[in-house]
Amino acid sequence: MSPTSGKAVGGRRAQAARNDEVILEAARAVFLDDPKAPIAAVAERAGVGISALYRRYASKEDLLRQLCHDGLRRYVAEAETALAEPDDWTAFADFLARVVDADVHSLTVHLAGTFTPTEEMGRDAMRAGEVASALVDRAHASGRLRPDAVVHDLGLLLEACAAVRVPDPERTRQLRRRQLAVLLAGLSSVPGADPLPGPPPAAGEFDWRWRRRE
Amino acid sequence: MSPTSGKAVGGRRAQAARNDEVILEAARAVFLDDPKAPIAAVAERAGVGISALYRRYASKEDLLRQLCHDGLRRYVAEAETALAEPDDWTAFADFLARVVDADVHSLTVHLAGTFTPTEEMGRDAMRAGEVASALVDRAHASGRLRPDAVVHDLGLLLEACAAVRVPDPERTRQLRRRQLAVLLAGLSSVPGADPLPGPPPAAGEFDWRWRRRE
DNA sequence: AGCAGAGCGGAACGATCCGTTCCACTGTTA
DNA sequence: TAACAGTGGAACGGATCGTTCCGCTCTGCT
Repeated sequence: MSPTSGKAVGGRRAQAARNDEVILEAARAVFLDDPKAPIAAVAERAGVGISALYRRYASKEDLLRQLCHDGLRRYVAEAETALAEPDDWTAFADFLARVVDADVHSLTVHLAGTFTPTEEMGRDAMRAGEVASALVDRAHASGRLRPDAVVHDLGLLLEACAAVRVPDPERTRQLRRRQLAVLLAGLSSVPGADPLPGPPPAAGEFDWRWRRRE
Repeated sequence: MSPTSGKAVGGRRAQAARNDEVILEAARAVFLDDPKAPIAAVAERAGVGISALYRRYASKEDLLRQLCHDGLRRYVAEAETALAEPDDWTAFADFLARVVDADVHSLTVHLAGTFTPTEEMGRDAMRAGEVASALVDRAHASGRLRPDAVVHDLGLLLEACAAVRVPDPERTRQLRRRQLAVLLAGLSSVPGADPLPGPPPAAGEFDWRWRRRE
């Protein structure tokens, strides 16, 4: 904890270690704002040169993959946290709120197709599907989730919230929360409500972004 | 109506007239799918050469402006049609369904910033705001729209539906209808429901895409 | 019949843009 | 003080894309 523990704080090593964080944070901010942003934009935002980036990541694709994988892990982590919440509906709603706030969807889905995924990502994605299903099952069990809602409606919901975007990040968060509130109200059980139309979203329908461009 | 009225159907003039339509349709399809698509993609989709495009539009910006303006006019036209519907809530819901089906939002908002708007577009945009307000007012009057919903919530709603996109257009339409159903359910009056959070979306908050890039 | 030109296809051009490499420089560490 | 990890940023090469231009075709008119 002491600031003088280890090597000097102002030292080259420490600076490099700090840059690790700064660069990742800058990359997250930049690619969240524009998934096709040039790498130079990340360097500029981080206040470092391009070399500092290429020392850490072999290529742009590498950086994007890392970012996306982090987002995926965050998703799973939030879901597991939610599973610990005793109230079924609260677990469901709070999970969505946290995932929307963290903009996990932009980190994962919107970055898809820009890199070839690793096997570990495939496993994590599968795990993500499992925990999401568990949360939806519990929400159904609580009786507060309308019976015709399915797991993959979450994909639509997250896409809808991620689509809300204004220049100011804090305002974006507020508007997304509002959008989420409307969607959750719409997904709540109401006796005698019309059923949701159309074949519900199915398993493979949102994977198309991941398929390799030809 | 007779196929031999005017000049020959197979004539050069007729072919050119037909190309007008084909090109516009192709442009709509292509830019709907990818707002940043190259102009060559439009020509390819239309099955014509690039010259056929440049004979009709002075530049890409011109074509985009035309497309966007068409979308705006469509929006106003659908709204005016809806105003003729006697039932307040049906007018509101059907209007949204038609606008979502036509993907008007992708034609207008998503193309913004790629061209400098004309004054006439400004006037049409204002008109669009007016008719939308009228529809929302009537929906409020019907008592079926939750009291804390405001006109600019429509912006969020349309953005949410436009964000749903899968490779197959017909399936996209189905999923958007489902999304719209959830959102409309969420915007319906339910006695004792929690109020929507945060400051509601306001007038100028979605105009930022239109502001000139510096 | 014959010609002027509208309409067109698509190669070529020039302007960006962007990922990546490379080299000179700096402060640190041993 | 010598070696070097870490860095900034110019420069390179490839790709993309809007636009222009030239040669061809076929029509509509005389």
